[in-house]
Amino acid sequence: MATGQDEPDADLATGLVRLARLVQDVFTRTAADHDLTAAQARLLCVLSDGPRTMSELAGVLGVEKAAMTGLIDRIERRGLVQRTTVAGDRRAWRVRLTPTGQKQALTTHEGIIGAIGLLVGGLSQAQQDRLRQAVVCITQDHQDQ
Amino acid sequence: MATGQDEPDADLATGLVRLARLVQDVFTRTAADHDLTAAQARLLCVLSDGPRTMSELAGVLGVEKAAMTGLIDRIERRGLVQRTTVAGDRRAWRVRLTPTGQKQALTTHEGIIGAIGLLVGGLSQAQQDRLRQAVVCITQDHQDQ
DNA sequence: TATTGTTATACTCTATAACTATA
DNA sequence: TATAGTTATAGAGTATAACAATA
Repeated sequence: MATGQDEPDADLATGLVRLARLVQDVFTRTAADHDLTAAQARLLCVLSDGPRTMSELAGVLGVEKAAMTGLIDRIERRGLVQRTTVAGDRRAWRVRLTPTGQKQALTTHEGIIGAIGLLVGGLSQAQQDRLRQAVVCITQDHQDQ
Repeated sequence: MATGQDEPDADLATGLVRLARLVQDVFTRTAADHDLTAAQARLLCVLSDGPRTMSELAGVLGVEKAAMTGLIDRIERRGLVQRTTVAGDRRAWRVRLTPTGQKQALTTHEGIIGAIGLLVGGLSQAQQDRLRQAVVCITQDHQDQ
């Protein structure tokens, strides 16, 4: 009761926390259906837009460089990405999807988008449009943080 | 581009994934400001509504019993919750917030709701109302899964 | 027999600090 | 000196499997 969790029309902030968990759970479960952790699915999604260096990935994903090393080590061991050299900087690595990784990224992405889409299937088209607009407003106003 | 991440008016499912991450990041960061992990903040929030047995907590939080043992061990060591016996069933434990834990739960909850509230501050009141309605529809249609 | 909870084990994810190699 | 990345270490969170105590 201190959290207002019982009221069906709880405040917006509480609703957003619940929605975020619901979406995150669907994301994680669908990724698992494709033999990926949530962190791995996010990584493959970023790499779908093109190769990135370790530092770039750490920046985009919001984790430390050292955490990236482990993340890439594990997913590279499975053959989904590979480290390639960077011309002109022998310290750096460029990480790219392998052909297998590209297929995996695509099917996992489709699975996740499809599963999330089911969540909003009960809303009318007009409601979905308004929701989309609101979501765009919020995420654009607070890019990354 | 395969993910449509560049379009400002990306599809609703993609927007929801982004929103969920934004909300989750704010949740995690605010919990950390209060010296709690996200899992611990969630736990305290559930316990704000009253004591629960280990099995109940595992069910509500969607984790295995064995994971609950560790989660409760760590937070009990910090004095925020305590295990008490259950009259009539000597196998079971009832977990409750300590007075310290109650204060911690309250201030953390206020901090999180406040921080999430800032995310929607840019929307008009009418937009917020419509968003709240949509969020309630989605989360009620898919309680827990 | 079924249920409640713990222990043992293993893995992923993450952080911090110290380090190497290169710029 | 500064940057890119790795290694070492530690801890949280999670799962599975085996187990003890009790119902």
